[in-house]
Amino acid sequence: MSEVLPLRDQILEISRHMLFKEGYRSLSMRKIAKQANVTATSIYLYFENKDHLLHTLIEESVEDLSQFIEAEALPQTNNIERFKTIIERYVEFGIQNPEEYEIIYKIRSDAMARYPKEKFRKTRRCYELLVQTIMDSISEGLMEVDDPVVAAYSIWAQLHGIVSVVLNKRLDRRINQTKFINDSIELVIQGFLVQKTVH
Amino acid sequence: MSEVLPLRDQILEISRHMLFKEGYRSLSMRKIAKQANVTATSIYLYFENKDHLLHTLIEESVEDLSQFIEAEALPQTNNIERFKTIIERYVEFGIQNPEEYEIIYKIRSDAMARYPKEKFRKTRRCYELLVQTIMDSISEGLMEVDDPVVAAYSIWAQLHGIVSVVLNKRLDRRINQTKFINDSIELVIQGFLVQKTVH
DNA sequence: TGGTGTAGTTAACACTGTTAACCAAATTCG
DNA sequence: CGAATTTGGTTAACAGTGTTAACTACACCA
Repeated sequence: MSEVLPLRDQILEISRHMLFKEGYRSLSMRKIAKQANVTATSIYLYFENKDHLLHTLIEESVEDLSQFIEAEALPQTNNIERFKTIIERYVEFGIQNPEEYEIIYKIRSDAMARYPKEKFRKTRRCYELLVQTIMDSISEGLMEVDDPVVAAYSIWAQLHGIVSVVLNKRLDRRINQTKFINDSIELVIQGFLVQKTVH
Repeated sequence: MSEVLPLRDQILEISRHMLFKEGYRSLSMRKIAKQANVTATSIYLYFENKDHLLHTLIEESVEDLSQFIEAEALPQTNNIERFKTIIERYVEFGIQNPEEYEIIYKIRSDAMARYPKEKFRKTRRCYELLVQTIMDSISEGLMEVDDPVVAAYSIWAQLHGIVSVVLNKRLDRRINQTKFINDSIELVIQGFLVQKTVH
């Protein structure tokens, strides 16, 4: 009954799954091929080499993440709302799509060295969106940060920390997961909102 | 004139250097061995396998990082000072010891899956120190965070983001590096200090 | 009917981590 | 001193890796 996918898509699907289940080190062209009932060399008909295959996986995942965020972080909404939405959706995506999310960050450090620069630019669409949102918030006096670019980068890093601790199940058993997520998000957001201080 | 190191130390030194220069993917036992004028199998006299070699590298680097931080973050100093010091020293270490720092974080995601849990505990000494510092600051009313464990993790993630953007030279050319570092640190710290708000 | 892509194959190369078996020099011990 | 054992390495081999070159069937189209 299951619709037969074109080989190229099969390869991607199998790779993504194997990558998540068995890790990067034990991912081999031959294993992927066997799983697809095909020879290893056939993969080279669709991907220049292993790196390109991985890059494609990253690209796909980043694209999905971007769309997932952009679908809710609409430009017409209030700036602070948009800011919060971006943050919440980012974490939500990571938690709900562990396979895709892990590909973005686990392979990255390794494959990224050989990741072509022009493609890298493309992967930063939602990053740019965050920068823009922060800048808009600043000009409305809702935030006070010295450099939006720096701030945006810090936020990604922080969010990534939150998501990975959950995905890696490194959370202390005494901590409730959803509470951890919500509190952390709150912490990130609060750090950026302007609070009028008494001097 | 150069003092000849024991083979085990030579291997570690060579590995660290090759890892940094050529990346993880192209690090092979045979290459390391050749560089040390020895056969690949000799490495197995000192390390059970490649994973154990990498784990040793991680352990060494984490130990150095811990000591670097602990040397300045003395328990008798003021809590907020200690908090700031930990953060500053972390970033300083990363910037000044890129080879060691990259080993901690670049290999981690890959080798960490097979990293034994009891060793992992050991690598968290300075993490525990940060948690303790935050808890102390809270009980003095200097901070207000819901969960110090979560907060500490968020800080590490954020700091890692800062260090990596500098090390990977992904910094926009218009941004001055030291300004970026100082501003980012300030941003992280400010996010955690209590500001009396007017309601 | 013949030619040209298309989608796959087989065979091979140069490399990888790792193991088993071996060897020679140094050290320990009776 | 001489024998036994440990130390610090070697060579040869295995199974698995990414990748390339050369080949084969098959569909399509003139």
